[in-house]
Amino acid sequence: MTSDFGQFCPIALASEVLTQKWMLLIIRELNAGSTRFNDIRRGVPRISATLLKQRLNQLEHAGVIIRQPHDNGGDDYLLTEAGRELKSVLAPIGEWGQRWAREIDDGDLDPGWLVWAMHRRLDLSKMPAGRTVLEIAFTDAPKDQRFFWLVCENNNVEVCVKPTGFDVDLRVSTSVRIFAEIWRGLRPLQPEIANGAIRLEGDTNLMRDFPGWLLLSVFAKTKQQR
Amino acid sequence: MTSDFGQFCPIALASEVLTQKWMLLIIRELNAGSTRFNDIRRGVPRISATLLKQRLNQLEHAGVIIRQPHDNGGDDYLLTEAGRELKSVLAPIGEWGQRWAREIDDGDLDPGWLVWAMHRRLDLSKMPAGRTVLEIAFTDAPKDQRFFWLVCENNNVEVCVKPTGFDVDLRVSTSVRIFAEIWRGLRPLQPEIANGAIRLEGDTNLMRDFPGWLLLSVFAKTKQQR
DNA sequence: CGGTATCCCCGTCGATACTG
DNA sequence: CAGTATCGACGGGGATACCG
Repeated sequence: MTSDFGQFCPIALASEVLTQKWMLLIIRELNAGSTRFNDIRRGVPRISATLLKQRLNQLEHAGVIIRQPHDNGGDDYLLTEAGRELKSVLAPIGEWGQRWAREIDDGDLDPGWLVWAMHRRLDLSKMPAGRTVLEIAFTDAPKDQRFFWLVCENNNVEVCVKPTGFDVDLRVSTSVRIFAEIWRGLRPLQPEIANGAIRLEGDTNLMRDFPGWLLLSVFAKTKQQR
Repeated sequence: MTSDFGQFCPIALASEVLTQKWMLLIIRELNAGSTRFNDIRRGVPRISATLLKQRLNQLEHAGVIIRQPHDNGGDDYLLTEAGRELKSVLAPIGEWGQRWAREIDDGDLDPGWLVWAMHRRLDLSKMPAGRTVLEIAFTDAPKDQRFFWLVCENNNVEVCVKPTGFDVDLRVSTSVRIFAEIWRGLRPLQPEIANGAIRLEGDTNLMRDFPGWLLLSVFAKTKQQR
């Protein structure tokens, strides 16, 4: 799709790049900090490798990113100034989506994506110093997507899909749907802990401070309108 | 394309609607004031009737517009609050396009579209009272797109592709490329009048005030960066 | 004017397998 | 890990004709 709208309106020209399938989500990942091929994929899990590479090439061609060879093979994909300025495009789109977009259905509830989103929204400054290991257990997810682990240390959070070998400091058990609705800001967190829809087990301080360091979606504070 | 990105991120949900082909341009037209099927088409001339209708249906389904039966047949397509809020999405996309999008080529230089864009960007308060008829002559356009007429009166501007029957008050002759570059804010207007790249003939006051009432693109003041 | 109906092509994309 | 190559299916959408 999408090229040659036959007009030189800046919105049309920008659309040639931005409205390609998956493009905004890739740009969102880049602006969230991902630079590596497979990191981007974790934020956009349903895209194929072929297509992601093609989109990255288009972004490079459009001057949104540059490639930089990486030691361990592959490239780093780094935003240019033009790419960083796309934050000002993503923000209002997300706000609008939060206010007006359709309700979500079960097909949108990807547990892995939710954990990947979480890993960028933990306030490490409000967590204990040193290493903290979280286990997320989605009670209603298929077996291979039921458990995830977040290893937090040194201003860095790693997402694992297998046990880490470290002791778990806090286990969070919940259904994907409930947690997603909290994540989106559609329901408050505290009552769901109180009524047991979210179960916390482990370190007492971590449990107590959980609502403090779990930052939720960037758009959680924007009120839904429909 | 575009549905089911498999995640409930608001940017993904908004993308399902907004990144459909032609969609942003249709929304731009609606937000510029068009409500009728063929008015929208004049702002998006390369879209087929079938596809435009399909997109309008999708916008209605997404709650961006509502349809209202019109006396002369067809419907008025009216923005909802959700639709009006998309202004906040269009603006940064246009700004980004103006700053960073590719250079335009000859295929983007649609004279009819340029005149249609112009008709929304005339400051009638700076034009004489009563009716003013402008003739635009694109010296380098194919015969059937060489002449256009703008009939300005009563806070309303009409675009015609055939002589109007009224006397012409001001004739503007220029190449599409030059006028497009001025329109986009890439070069100043006055020198091009002085050096004859834009030729004005007709009412002396209209000629003198031309740079005052020709408002140019909404994004003309945003400086290109590439 | 404001659409619908139909046909059909070509490009997009997913899936799978393979490589350095 | 970070891709590339190939292939085939599907469906988006252009073109054209028609209609109330």
